[in-house]
Amino acid sequence: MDREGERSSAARGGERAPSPRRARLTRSRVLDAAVALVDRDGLAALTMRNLATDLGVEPMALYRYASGKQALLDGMVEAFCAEVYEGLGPPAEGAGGTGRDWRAELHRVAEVFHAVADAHPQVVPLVVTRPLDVPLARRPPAMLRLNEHVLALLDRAGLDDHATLRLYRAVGGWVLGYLLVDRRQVVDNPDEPEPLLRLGLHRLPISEYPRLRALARLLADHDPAEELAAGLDALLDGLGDHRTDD
Amino acid sequence: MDREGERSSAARGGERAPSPRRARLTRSRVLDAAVALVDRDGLAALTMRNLATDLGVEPMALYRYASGKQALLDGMVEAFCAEVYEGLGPPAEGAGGTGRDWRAELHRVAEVFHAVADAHPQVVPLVVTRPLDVPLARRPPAMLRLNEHVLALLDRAGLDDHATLRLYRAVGGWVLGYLLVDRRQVVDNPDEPEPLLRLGLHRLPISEYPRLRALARLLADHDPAEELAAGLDALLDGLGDHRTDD
DNA sequence: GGCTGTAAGTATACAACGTACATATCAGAC
DNA sequence: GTCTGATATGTACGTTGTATACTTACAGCC
Repeated sequence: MDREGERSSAARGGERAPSPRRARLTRSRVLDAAVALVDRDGLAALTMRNLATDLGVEPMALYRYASGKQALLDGMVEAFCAEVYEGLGPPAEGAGGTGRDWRAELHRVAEVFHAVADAHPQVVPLVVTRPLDVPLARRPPAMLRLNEHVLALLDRAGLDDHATLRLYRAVGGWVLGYLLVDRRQVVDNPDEPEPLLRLGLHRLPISEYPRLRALARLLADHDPAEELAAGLDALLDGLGDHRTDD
Repeated sequence: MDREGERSSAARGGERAPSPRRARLTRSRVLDAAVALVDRDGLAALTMRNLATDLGVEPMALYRYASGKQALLDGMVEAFCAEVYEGLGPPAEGAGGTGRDWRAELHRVAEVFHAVADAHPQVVPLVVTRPLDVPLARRPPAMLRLNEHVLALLDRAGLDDHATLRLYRAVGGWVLGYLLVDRRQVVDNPDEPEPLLRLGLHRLPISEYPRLRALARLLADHDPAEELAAGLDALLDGLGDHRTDD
């Protein structure tokens, strides 16, 4: 799809597999395999060698599609964002400015983002962490397109630039932050039937952490999608009518 | 904390120097050194060997104070949280229930958190990431005490348990999320005088990212503390009076 | 003093990792 | 066929985390 798709020689009638043994390597094949590997075995298991074996290839072959391990990690963020972007489906702004549903669209972006995070929980650390190191203009296109999309939606609110960016940062922060908090491990020993031991609450002295101990068992008992949406609305409402007294 | 001048006992050869006595190692000395190292040289430079040399010690000595590298990273989060907690100063709830300033206290927590993040930017990835892997009950005491403190503050709002936890997650998410978004790299080439090149905007085709390009130069132009506070208020206002129709 | 048990730090060694560099293999244009 | 560039392999090296075994420092007792 992008400028570097695979070369299609399909126009010819004889579609002979390019290689009888294995399909040619591709950047997206490498990245997808990396995500799959991490989904399966965790981030720590992502080594060049493991990834290479998964692809039936020697480790050094990967360096043609990602210039190093760091670049590979960035590539996984790219794959993640691409999945979000595609998950959004048709641009939906379709024919000429359906003016007022920008808020619903924003909610959809947040929803899909969290859904993809659900599909690839182990990739989340990368998604939240890598943009701290790579400057805006060098982020993967998929991520930039997502950003642009959000800005386009906010544009329909008819705010001035500063207010728009204010909301932009708020939306991004909330989506990422809620993702992080909602995904924190609360269960200590999953096989334990007794809730108190399952959560490991015996480690929390009642005298020091009374409320934490009392509420911990309720921590996971909520509707993430609803809460995500409610927070988003709260931010849009509360920050939308900012006083420009600066 | 014990602070003692350390000397490298470089002189060998059978001479017994009168004062080659190094300060004893300590868990907090190790963790502080780790944070200092990362602040100075970045996360990638944090190796057991580098840390050991900084402390004037052999690498294996560290394993008595942190059972491995992962544990060391967790320890740094611990140090971070401790710094936040101490930065809060006196408990301030002082004499018997000063009822209504819980919101102001919450704002202070958020403020201090961000201030500490400012002091140790390179530790932030760990702070947001580690809790995804370590279950609640195994988190460092400093972090738990912070959590307990926030819960205690929210308690004063007089909500039921579900609403309290709702706000609890929202506050945590917002503080972390805004931290992340606000700290994302936007500058590409810091030494470039021309803003367009400094941000690397020439990499963003106008046709594909019109708004991103137009607004990027304003992205860093805002008051983080004010925005953090405003978002916090928006969430507290918008989520405080939820309808319990679940 | 000297002896001794325990904690603190050292010394050595090793498997696994990322990756530089040189080589082999293959698809298509001539 | 041969040539040529892109693609994948093979080998090798320096670093990393850490297991294991050893040495030193010191407290308490005689």
